[in-house]
Amino acid sequence: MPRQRLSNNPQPDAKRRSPCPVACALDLLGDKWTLLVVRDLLLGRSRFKDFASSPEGIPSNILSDRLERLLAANVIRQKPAEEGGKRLAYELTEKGIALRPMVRAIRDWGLKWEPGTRAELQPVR
Amino acid sequence: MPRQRLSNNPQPDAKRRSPCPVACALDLLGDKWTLLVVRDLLLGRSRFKDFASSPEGIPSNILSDRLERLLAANVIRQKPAEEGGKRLAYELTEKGIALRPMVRAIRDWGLKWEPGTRAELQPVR
DNA sequence: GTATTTCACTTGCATTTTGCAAGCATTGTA
DNA sequence: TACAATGCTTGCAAAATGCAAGTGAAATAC
Repeated sequence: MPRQRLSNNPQPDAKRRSPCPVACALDLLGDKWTLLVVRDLLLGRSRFKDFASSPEGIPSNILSDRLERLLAANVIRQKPAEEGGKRLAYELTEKGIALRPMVRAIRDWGLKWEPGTRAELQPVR
Repeated sequence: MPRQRLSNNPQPDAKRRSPCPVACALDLLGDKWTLLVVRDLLLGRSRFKDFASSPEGIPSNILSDRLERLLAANVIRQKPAEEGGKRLAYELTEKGIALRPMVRAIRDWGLKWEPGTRAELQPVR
């Protein structure tokens, strides 16, 4: 049997705090790490080691957990890292790509109001 | 002495995880509750009881903590709840009002991708 | 003026999440 | 075949969260 990778078992929607779209989005994305992974994906990074080596230093167990949750929510999917290779990489789904305006809004606010921040070498397109 | 209210002592910028504006914004806003308070403020709510009675049911100790952090970050400020009254309310500063595009982006994503969500009676203008 | 209720919190404590370090089985490379 | 890199998992201490129950000042009712 091939080694088990992070599973993608979409769960039925967990109980929501409210029908508010903001609250609902925050149930998935509202923490210190998840949107940094999305940021990395938007910047073109795709592999576990890439996310793990971002300057913020996400712990590997947290990264595993967040990838699992993003898979379950269909924000990302797995793909082979290279043609023919067996290693896996991650990419944004349409639902994930749709997060770009959100990440851009966060980036723009940070740039304007948090002194000393600067945009990535690769801007979030 | 008047009773002590939540203090507004802006701290020198804590150590940052990275100079990335997204990471920096998430250090302040990246959790399940903070942006819901901002949402309520954008919807015109201004008092502790208003935030506490939103449908998500934020625990009062968490609400206290989040108001304190937003005060310290100059995202909100205190004002008297009514003319002449001694009770306090909260309002967004310019820095806080600048969060509107971010909250709107989150709301729009939630509306589009999380089935069953619906916008507030009072839309986020 | 006094009693009562509301408001804006605080406190204590159990539960959950986070963070760090170490370990480990595959996969790729020399 | 050895060795290193990758993509995780595990164990555990520390921090954050969530719930319930206070608490004292301010507003309201009587």
